[in-house]
Amino acid sequence: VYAVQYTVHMAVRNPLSRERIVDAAFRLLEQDGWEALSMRRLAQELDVWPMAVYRYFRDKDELVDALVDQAAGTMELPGTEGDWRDRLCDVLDAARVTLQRLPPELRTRLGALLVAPEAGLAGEGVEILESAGFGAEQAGLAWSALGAYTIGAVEIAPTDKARFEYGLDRLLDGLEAEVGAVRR
Amino acid sequence: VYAVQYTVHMAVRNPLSRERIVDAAFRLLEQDGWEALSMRRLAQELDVWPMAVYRYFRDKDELVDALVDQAAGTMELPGTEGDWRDRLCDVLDAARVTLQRLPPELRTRLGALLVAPEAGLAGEGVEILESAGFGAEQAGLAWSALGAYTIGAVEIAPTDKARFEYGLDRLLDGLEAEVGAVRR
DNA sequence: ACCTGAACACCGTTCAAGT
DNA sequence: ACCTGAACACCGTTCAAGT
Repeated sequence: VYAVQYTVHMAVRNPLSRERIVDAAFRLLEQDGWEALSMRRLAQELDVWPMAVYRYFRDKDELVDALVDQAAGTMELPGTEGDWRDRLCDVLDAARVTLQRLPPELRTRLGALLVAPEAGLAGEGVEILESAGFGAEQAGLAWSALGAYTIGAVEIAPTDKARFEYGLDRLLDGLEAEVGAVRR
Repeated sequence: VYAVQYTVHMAVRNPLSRERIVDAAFRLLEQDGWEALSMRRLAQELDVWPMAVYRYFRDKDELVDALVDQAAGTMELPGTEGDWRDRLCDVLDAARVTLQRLPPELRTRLGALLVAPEAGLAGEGVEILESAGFGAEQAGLAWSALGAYTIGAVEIAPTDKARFEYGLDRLLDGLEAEVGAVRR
């Protein structure tokens, strides 16, 4: 009886949830950066005692996983127009913009997701490469190369789009030459 | 008088130094990883009280800088044999091996150093590219692209050399085509 | 079911002393 | 000059309670 009443009471005034916690975490990250994201400050932000968050996330690592998933979800996959090169450029530039907004600690983890075949984010890229004439294995290798380049480019110069495009164009030239050679 | 005697005494039995501290830090990193590298555990490792390390490094960040510098110093720059592509492959593979050994937190920082024009590590790469026919500006762009690719490749698959070489070959193909076009 | 509160074993770093 | 020692303001997380 007490339990039910208390639950109703809390639900009315301020129900905690994974979503609210994740939102608060991103707010904290944007305002004060990675080092500000502690379980204790997060709880403070949510006007709750530190341990309340642990009902929703087993530990800090699980919370960070959720942040990475959320960031992966908001990664805009633009429409598929133009030839395979244009489409890859669009997809990779969207990835670049998303990665660029994250602190390095999350960037690394989202980057790994970007190329992991089982994570789903690689699917579209590999498809485009196969439509360009790459076999399944080559498409996987090519996507890894494109992903590696994108992740590294963000790492060394997060905001410099022209540099990014220069290297991407060279890499795509090399890939195009290879797929052309295979076709013949 | 006391000061002098004490100094002599310490110097004889166990003189602390930046070098000894850096060595102990790398030992800690290799054994127990990045999260084990705390100022307190480091002091324990050196059989000294926590604050003793602060005589040699202003704070933890300065110590980490020293670790990155040390890692940069041990980056083997192999002899310059073969054509420009072979030489770039050698230099970048050496970078890959060095980056691969570091925890992600140091990797990012060394990666930035690898492409920073003022850090010295970029010098050899840019030189090789210029010898291949790239102008100064293009050589800088090309080196950035190669560095970005290498850093990203380590990030997503630290130990997979074949993958690394596939993408590197494609990127070098693209760069070669460009320098060929400029020459003509 | 959900949150509180105290506690434990850690951090980096300051400051005032000690030899 | 170099190290000690206590202290401060933080961490993540466990555990036993509270409603």
